Amino acid sequence: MKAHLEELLLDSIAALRESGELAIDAVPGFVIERARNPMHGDFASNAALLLGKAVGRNPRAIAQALVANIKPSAHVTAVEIAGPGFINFRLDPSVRVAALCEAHALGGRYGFAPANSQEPLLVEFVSANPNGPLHVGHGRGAAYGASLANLLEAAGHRVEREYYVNDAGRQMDILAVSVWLRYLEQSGEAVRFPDNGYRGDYVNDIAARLRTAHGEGLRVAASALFEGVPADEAQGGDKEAHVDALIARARVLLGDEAYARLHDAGLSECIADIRDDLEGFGVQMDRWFSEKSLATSGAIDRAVARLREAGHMFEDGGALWFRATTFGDDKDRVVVRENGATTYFASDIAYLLDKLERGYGRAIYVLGADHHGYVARLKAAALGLGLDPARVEVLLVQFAILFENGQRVQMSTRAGSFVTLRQLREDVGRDAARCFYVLRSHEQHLDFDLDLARSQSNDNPVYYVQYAHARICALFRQLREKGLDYDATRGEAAAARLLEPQERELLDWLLHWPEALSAAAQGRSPQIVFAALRELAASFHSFYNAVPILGAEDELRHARLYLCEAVRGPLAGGLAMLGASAPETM
RNA sequence: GCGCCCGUAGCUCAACCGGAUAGAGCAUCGGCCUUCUAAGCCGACGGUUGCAGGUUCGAUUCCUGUCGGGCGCGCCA
Repeated sequence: MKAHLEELLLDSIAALRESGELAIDAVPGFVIERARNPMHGDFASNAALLLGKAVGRNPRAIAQALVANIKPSAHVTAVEIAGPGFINFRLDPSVRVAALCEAHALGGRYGFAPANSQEPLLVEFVSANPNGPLHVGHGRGAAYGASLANLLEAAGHRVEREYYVNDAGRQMDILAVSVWLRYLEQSGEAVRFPDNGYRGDYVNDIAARLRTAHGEGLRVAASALFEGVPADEAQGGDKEAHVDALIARARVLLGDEAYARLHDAGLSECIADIRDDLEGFGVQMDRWFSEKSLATSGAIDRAVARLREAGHMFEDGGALWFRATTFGDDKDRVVVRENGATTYFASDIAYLLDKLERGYGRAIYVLGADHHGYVARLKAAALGLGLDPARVEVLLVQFAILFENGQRVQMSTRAGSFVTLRQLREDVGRDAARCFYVLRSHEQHLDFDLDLARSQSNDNPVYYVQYAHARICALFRQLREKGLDYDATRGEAAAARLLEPQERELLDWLLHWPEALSAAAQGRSPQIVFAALRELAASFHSFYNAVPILGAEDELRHARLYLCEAVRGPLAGGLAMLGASAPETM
């Protein structure tokens, strides 16, 4: 509908330009917006105001000229000028009826763009280091990324969901050593656990399974293990040096092959756990992309060579640098260290190149807000590689803070006492967890109220929406029980009788649903979907309380039930998009 | 020190590339269940949009400064 009105205005502007009444070089980017005040009709545009500014003439006069040149449309009954020069449109009632029928016909897919009508996108999200279970901090990225991917799919993009597995770094070696030390403890060796090690219970679990699989095969004497290892932090030394020495000792004592087994056991168990956790959260990845594979496949070498050929690399202090400052980054970045090892950033460049060469229009990165320093670096890398930086889209998700009894819930990762995503899910349930995470804009700090998420009451917005859906389902159960009849064809035929204010409002929300979805997709804002769901549900609850449905006389009953069926679709579709269920009873 | 994000009702947040009277929920107060699920509905109260300037027909929105909060600035990953 917005597009139709925009076309009407653009045609009118074109006519005025042709006749010479309007001398402008370019048409300003005016908006068509839903009128907030019913007095202003259904839609309003500021086109005349902007044109007035562009040519330095009275906006109201321009509005008059515009209105005079607007072609008649079957969908518009009135075009009015108001205030400083707003153009207000009133829609023909048939427009609402048409939206109603479309919603009824399309159900949960109402408002969706045709599949694959837009450029393909890659959405990378979560990508937490696989060295332990996901915690509540990762939950927001997971919920946001998953909902966003669904939303973009609804907007007509082909979307692939990808998890970047950091399987190459030192963190993984620390995990391997942590597992090994727990394994040795369980074998009866007296070992001292490093200050920098991973202390969570899951480390013990992995160690126990390792013992089941390998028996005593990975055991060494504690005395041999600590030979030549410098003091740990608690012993007055340096914890990083201590753990690095332990990693080196483990390699020597176990040999490369056994060490690799240990390393892979930690990695694969953590990934399996994360995958399982995400599935329970309603998040399915299409691909788990290994960081290590970038080195083994030669992707890093290729990316570095490409930057070098383009003249963006230089050597300094024995290291190889990317001249990121050429492209707006605030400092140059090391790519290959003095010792020959590539940096994390080298992997990032190779991964970026790989993504964009795979044929996606854009690579979307969902990252924690603490990664904002990355943005300039990634864009610079894209430019250095000769790629359009607009194809790199970074969405930063601000932190979520858990609140319980009005108090902030403290989390400390090292101590292993953090709240895991799994615990949260079991506590408040998947539906509430998924929705609460995307209740606010991703760029807004989020206070996650555990008590509210748990509460099965009127103040829980998720239940509020689900309740509307359940009520509709209950109506159709009651219909059968009471032996009343309902026929969609008769309902559609009687749709023009839906004239109560609550009915009109409900029709309004159906009319606006597709716009809400496209606005949400465009703004990468699943919270807009939730807000629209809440409006739709509120509108339904009002309607439900205001008028009898099953008790109405025949034709009206058919019409109202038809309306209920049409509303059920977007409710279910919107909830599904956000990863929540649409229950038939509550 | 430099950079990014955020300051809107008592609380948590909206406000559609600058638009008409800044809106919801919670909390508080008052109504509505012998009839379709009260996990619901209807109403009231509540504002110097942190502060000071600027840009213009118009600013919560854009610019400058300032105060307050969060985060980031390694040849770490």
